[in-house]
Amino acid sequence: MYKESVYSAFNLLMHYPAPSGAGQHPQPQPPLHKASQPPHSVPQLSPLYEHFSSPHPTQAPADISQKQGVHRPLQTPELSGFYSLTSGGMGQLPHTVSWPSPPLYPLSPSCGYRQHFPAPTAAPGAPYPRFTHPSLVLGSGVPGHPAAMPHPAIVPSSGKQDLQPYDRSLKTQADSKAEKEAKKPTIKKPLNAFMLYMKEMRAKVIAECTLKESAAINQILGRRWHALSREEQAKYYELARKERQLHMQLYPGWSARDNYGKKKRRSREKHQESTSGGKRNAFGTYPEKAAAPAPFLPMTVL
DNA sequence: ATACCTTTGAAGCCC
DNA sequence: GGGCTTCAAAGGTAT
Repeated sequence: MYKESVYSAFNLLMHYPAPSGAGQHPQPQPPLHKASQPPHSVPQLSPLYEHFSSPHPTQAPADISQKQGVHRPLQTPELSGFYSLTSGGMGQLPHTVSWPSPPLYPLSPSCGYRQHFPAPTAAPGAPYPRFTHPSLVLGSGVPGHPAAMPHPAIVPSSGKQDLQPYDRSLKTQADSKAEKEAKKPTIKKPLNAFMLYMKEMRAKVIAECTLKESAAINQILGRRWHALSREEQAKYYELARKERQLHMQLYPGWSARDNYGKKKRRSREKHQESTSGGKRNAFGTYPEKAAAPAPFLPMTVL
């Protein structure tokens, strides 16, 4: 089922408009060094989130992956719209051959999927109800602020159920310490520009494309992200910058390192396969990582 | 119950 | 400094 949905996403990707300026305007942000940028004041953030809106809650039609007779490729190709074939065995440098993927399905207006299943039922053009991005709402997590509430970066750790008193007596000091550690709320990393974009657009994509699986949705969002204009992306880079700034002010001693190793990996080797050296392509092999597009100076609002 | 998948970007680590 | 790794979100799927 999972793979089926990935195939669906593949179909969508095949027809989503190629990035207009792909490779021309990535927006690497200069790192926000703690030493160079001491927290002086809490940024005025609330207006920044005015633009966040959530999509109309549509009833999703039957999952497109369940449709019969839809030919699907073996694997999700790279977002570039190219198939890649990588060869090379142990001790060999991979040799990657890429060629344009054939258009398998006709385009649809929004997602590029074939129109042989129901389109989203929401009235087209219906205004999306606005909401304020929960992260960074002014006062959020700021002690003493009237609207003070836990910053979304803080999440209770998923500690196991409390032991009964009898069991507690059996615990060693080390156990107790470990438990205390586990109960400490985890401070999450601040969201980067793309994460903020995903958070905003996810529901819209779900409504438009009638997908549910996040992996498939994220592929679409990744492509759309590249299709955004420089100015549109800059908006999210700026939000992310503010997010990092606020995060730094709220948790001065926090480091991303604090959360390292908190996610247990089932098979480290397998994970490495999928993160370094590229993702599996349509043939289940690992193509070379696409060259990073040329950087550009992000619009900075100071 | 929890890791995996999938995306990009930021940050940490190692050489 | 460059390259690799980890983790942020999300929710269906796999283990």
